[in-house]
Amino acid sequence: MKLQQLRYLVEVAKQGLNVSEAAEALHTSQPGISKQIRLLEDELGVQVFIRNGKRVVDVTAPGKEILRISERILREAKNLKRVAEEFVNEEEGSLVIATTHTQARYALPGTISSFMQRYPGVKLSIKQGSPTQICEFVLDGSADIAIATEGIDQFPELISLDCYQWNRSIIVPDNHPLLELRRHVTLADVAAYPIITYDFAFAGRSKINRAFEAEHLSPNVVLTAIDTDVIKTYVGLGLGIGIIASMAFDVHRDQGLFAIDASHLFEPSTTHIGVRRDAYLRGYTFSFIEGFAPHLKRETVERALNTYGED
Amino acid sequence: MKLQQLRYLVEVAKQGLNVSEAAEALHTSQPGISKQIRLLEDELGVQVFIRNGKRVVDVTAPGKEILRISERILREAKNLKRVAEEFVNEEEGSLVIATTHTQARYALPGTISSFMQRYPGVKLSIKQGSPTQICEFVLDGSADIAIATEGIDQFPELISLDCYQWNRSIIVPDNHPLLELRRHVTLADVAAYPIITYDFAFAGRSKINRAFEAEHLSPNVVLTAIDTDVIKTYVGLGLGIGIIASMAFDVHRDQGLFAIDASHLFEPSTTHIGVRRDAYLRGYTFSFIEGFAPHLKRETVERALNTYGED
DNA sequence: GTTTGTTACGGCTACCGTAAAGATC
DNA sequence: GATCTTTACGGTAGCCGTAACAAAC
Repeated sequence: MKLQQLRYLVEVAKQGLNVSEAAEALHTSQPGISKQIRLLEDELGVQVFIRNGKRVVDVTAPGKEILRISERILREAKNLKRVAEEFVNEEEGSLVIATTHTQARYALPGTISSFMQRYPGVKLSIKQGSPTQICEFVLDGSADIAIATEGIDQFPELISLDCYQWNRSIIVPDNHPLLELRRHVTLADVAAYPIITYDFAFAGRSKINRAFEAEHLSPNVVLTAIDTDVIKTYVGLGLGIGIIASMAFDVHRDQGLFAIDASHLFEPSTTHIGVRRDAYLRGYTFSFIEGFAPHLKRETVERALNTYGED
Repeated sequence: MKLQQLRYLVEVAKQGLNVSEAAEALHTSQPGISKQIRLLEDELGVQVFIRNGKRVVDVTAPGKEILRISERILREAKNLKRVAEEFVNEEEGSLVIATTHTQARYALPGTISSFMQRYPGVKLSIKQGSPTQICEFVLDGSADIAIATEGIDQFPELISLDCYQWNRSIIVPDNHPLLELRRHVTLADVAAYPIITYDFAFAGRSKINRAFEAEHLSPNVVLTAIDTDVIKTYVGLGLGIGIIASMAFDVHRDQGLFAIDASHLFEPSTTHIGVRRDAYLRGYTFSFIEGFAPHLKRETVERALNTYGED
């Protein structure tokens, strides 16, 4: 049994049971893959793939188990390399952060820029996506950590670390009646106007829904956006009032708009960092996490990673 | 990076940093091992072992991490093979049970013999040892499951499954004064006589101590044994009275000795099965566990194995 | 007909084992 | 001097890639 044989297996499965594409993805030849898979199947005495004549059409029952374990082995092998890199040069490497628009645009810039100054040798990159997508990036290894408010706790393979709590604001155009009420605004007041807010899967939208439901109000949501900038644009156009994360409002930049604190109307949301349970994190990754959420010291995170008891 | 390179690493570490012994254990040549380790170190860019001139004397800091991960990888590779075997032939394979004297002699025989009838193709073997030893057997892969009353919960890498509860009996020779009291015997009565019981680490001995301590009694323990047969022998010789697991007394076989139920004196003990969290268990292993503890169905055990969320 | 997977074959890498030399205790 | 490890070297297995063939959509 060889590591590449496992790599071949996994890649074929990943490419939708297409050996040719797997070969391309791995920069090698189809026959090589076919042969090695055959050899492995012979060695194990079990077919992994079901072939219809010459075409791979499905995975056998044992194949599913085998693929699962193979993935784990390959992941650990990657960790091994990462450990080595860490010791060779603590200051160099790469860090891929998967996150949502709101985090990328409003929460992360400060942390990112000081991180880049501190670790100029680390190739930092950001992958933007929906909460579900970014979790999947972390799962399949194409990102190291996920940062989002929604979704992370839904993946048991990920550890979810609380970063910070935040509240919401109502944003309105100039001269809007709600500005008279200011802090005395109620949910009912809000529900009286057309509302523009986040898409269902994003930025704690579920908490907004819950708040209205609790008071049996049915708000008139006229537009759901993935990012705050879209919301602001349409609030500016007078389409309705916006409910956004407070941190996304900037008095200077957002001329013509006004924010009304709404922390008394909606329960606060918490932004989380998600990491694979079985990931090996580089030293600078711990440093990044601590930069973003100062209470998440290295030891705290390590302890969380090992919650299931094993060392 | 190759799997055998990892195997070499781990074996060298296991053999006390002796490359020659590792070579012997793996049925290969020393130079081969040396070279492959070098190659791996080159590839990773980190030394795993510290060499004093030509002698391997220690493991580097990264080496420790690397060894840990390597062990995990090799373990998973073994699991992979096991999965395959399972599907090739569900009825053949091996099962190694690590257990203590008391379990082997009094609790297991029934389960074992019906298991052997049901799975004649499975090579069953039993490794006897102290509670700590048997857990270590399971940890290092030389046994599949551990069965014991003590010790299993102290290893976080093992899942501990409750099997059954049992109580204790006092055994005395014929005409012993305690026989007058029978079920009305108290701890104070017991403490009045010299006592023979289990060694500290065995068979729930700690519960016995705790019971006496709770009543501020200091029993006169004149002999501590690892197994019940030794205890019985010396009780028969009149050295003192015995405190043993009730299941270890047999009216017919143990002529000349009498048992007094002591379930009201000591809290019951529970016997556990211990399994590595990351082990792949063969179908017949589940079957064995269920034979030993009928409430531990396959699904129950599988659920317990995946408590840390993954899978 | 096009896409896809297997068989056949040749080159070459690199792994393994033997033998000998160098270090350490 | 004995044990242990590395270097040197030759044989060989087996991996990879090209090319041709076979099957499936």
